[in-house]
Formats: sequence, C-alpha cells, structure tokens
Amino acid sequence: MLQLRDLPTPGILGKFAERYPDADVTAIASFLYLLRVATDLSLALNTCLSKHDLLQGRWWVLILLMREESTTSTPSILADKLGVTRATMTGLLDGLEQSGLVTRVFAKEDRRSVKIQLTSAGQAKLDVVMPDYYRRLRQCMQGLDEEKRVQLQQLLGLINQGIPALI
Amino acid sequence: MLQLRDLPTPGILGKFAERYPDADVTAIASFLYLLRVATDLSLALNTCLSKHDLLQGRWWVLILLMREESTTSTPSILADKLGVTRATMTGLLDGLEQSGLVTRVFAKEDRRSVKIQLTSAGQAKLDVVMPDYYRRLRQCMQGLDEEKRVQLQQLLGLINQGIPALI
DNA sequence: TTGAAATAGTTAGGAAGCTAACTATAATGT
DNA sequence: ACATTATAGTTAGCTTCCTAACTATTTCAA
Repeated sequence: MLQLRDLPTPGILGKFAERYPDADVTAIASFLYLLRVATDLSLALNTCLSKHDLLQGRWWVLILLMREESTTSTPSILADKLGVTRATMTGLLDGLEQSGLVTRVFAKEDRRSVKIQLTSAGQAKLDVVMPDYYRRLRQCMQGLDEEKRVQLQQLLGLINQGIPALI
Repeated sequence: MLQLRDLPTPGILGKFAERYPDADVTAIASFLYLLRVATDLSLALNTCLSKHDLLQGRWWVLILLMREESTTSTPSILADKLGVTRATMTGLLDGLEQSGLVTRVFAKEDRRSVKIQLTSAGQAKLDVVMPDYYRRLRQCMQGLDEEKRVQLQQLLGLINQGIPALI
C-alpha cells in the first residue's frame, strides 16, 4: 500500500504548496498519516498471521466460511466478499485445499458450481489463530477508550464520503 | 492490503466474541474500518495516478527526487525512504528511466554508486500530476475541518503507539 | 427447441513486490 | 599491505495479485 517511510516535513509541504497552489497541507498530512498507520497495521497483522502459516488472503477466506451457518460457500461469493477476482480466489483456495483447511465439493444442483467447505482442520486452525489475533488487537487498541473509538469511526466515515472525489 | 469488502455486522462480531472471549468488538470494528477506508483511499489514489501513466511506487520516487535541492539521490537512499528493497528500487528506476523521467549518472567519487537525477520530463510530469492530485485530495478531505484533522491525527497517533503490541 | 447470452470456475501470462545470491568497489584491521 | 568485511547495485527466482481468454453449464428468447 503506502510504502513511503519518509512522510513530508512541514517544510517540504510548504515548499510543494508554493509551487502547487492547490495543495492543502493539513489535508495532505492527515491523508498520508492515515495511509501510513493503516499500512503499518496491515504489515503487523501479516507478521502475526505468518506465525500461523497464514497470510491475510487465506485467513479471510477461512473467516468468511466460518461466518456461514453451514461453514460453506462458493468461490465466486467468496471472491466478491473478499474483493478479489475469481482467478485470485482459485489460487487462494488451491493453497487452502492443499493445506487441508477447506475442501471442494462439486454441487449437484448446478454443475458449473463448486461448494467450498471449511474442514475440521480449518476450524481448528481458526481456533488457534483467532484468540491470538484478538488478544493482540485488544492490546493494540487499548489506548483508545470507547468514546475515542466512536470518534475515530465518525472521522473515517467523513473521509469515506470524500473518496469518490479522489477517483 | 485489506481486500475484505464485507465487514462483519454486529451480529457476526457477537457470534465470534462468544466463541473467542478475547475479542474486543469495538476494537475490531474500529481496526477493520480503518483498514478499509485506507485501502479504498489507496485504490482511489492509484486510479488517479494511472490516468497519468503512473502508479504509487514510481510516483513516490519522482516526489522524493523533487524534494531534494539537487533533484538527485541514489537508489539505496530512495529505497530506504520508500520502504522497499533495493531490488525493487532497481525495477522502479528501470521503468522511470525507460520513460525518460529520471536518468542514471555514474558517480565519480564512489564508483559503486549511481546518482539518480530527475529529468526535465520528470519535473514536467510532476507539474501535471501534482496539481491534479492536490485538487482531488482537497475535495476528498473537505468534510473535515482543521479541528477534526487534528483530532484524527491524534487518534491515529494513539493507534500507532499500539502497533508493536500487534506484532 | 435450439442459438445466443450469461454465469462458474480455471488457466495463462503479466506487474510489482520480496529474498537470496551475485559483482564490483570501498573501508577496515591486523 | 592485504585479507576481511561492509556497501552499492543488479539479477534470478518466488509470491500474489491482476486481466483476458478459455471450458463447461445454464438461462433466455425467437
């Protein structure tokens, strides 16, 4: 995502704002810091997951399956929910199937389709990973009380509304 | 980064919190929403940049060069500032050099080293891209007044302090 | 009812990141 | 002085994402 380690100093922002009058320095600073913190969170999450032989893509697939009453879904639904292409989902499922965490079951009602089923090994994997992840996340966020968490979500909501303007 | 489109509903979070008592539902919701908004911002930024035949990696390199008084740097310094490996930087610079936006100049004082120089075409590219980017970013962030921007940065700072606990 | 269009999943090939190994040069320490 | 170590940059091969093209099946419409 945002690899940039070297966020602009006020001095640099000022210099750029001089050449480019459209620059809104506090908007830029907030935007870059948001991307930076989110990137660091995502990297930390990956580090945490890789201790359990998982990365975000495969981990999310397991969680999406566990959300279902039947612990079952299809590649295309999973792809939509995860925001990846079906081609990418094929690869993720290949990996998970090889590790024995999910199985492909051919559907009878629509022979184009495949059901993806969380295996007991997959559920067992989640039962190890999730408590670890939740414990760490609780610690990570303990600096924000409930009020601040609500505040943060409101501010993020405002930015979210602005995203279409960026495209 | 976070591809997940389908953020957990309160109901799903409750179900998971039942099975995994370590879950802190407001922490999880804030964390996921932060990752989600940041991901959407990053995707939107890429969309904006790709209209100018750039992606984030190469664009940041141009900006880092422009920050320098001499519009000059070296691959390893650029790699450090961008948070990528030197191998990745080699690839980015290959692309930028092919497009004529930077040049490699062999250094006399240390013959292991190469100076990377922003070309006038590179500067011209920035002079087109940056105003567009700044204009869009201003619009995107206009829902937050100065006070809210400060608040956001403070909240992000608190989360940032917690990141080591996640690793 | 059968030809066209839509849908599910996979495969092939490309982009951009990574690590590890390599070459060349410089710095260091005995 | 010269062997060792460190540094600068590149190359090679891996991963994981993407798009586009493909196969198989189902749906729809004249």
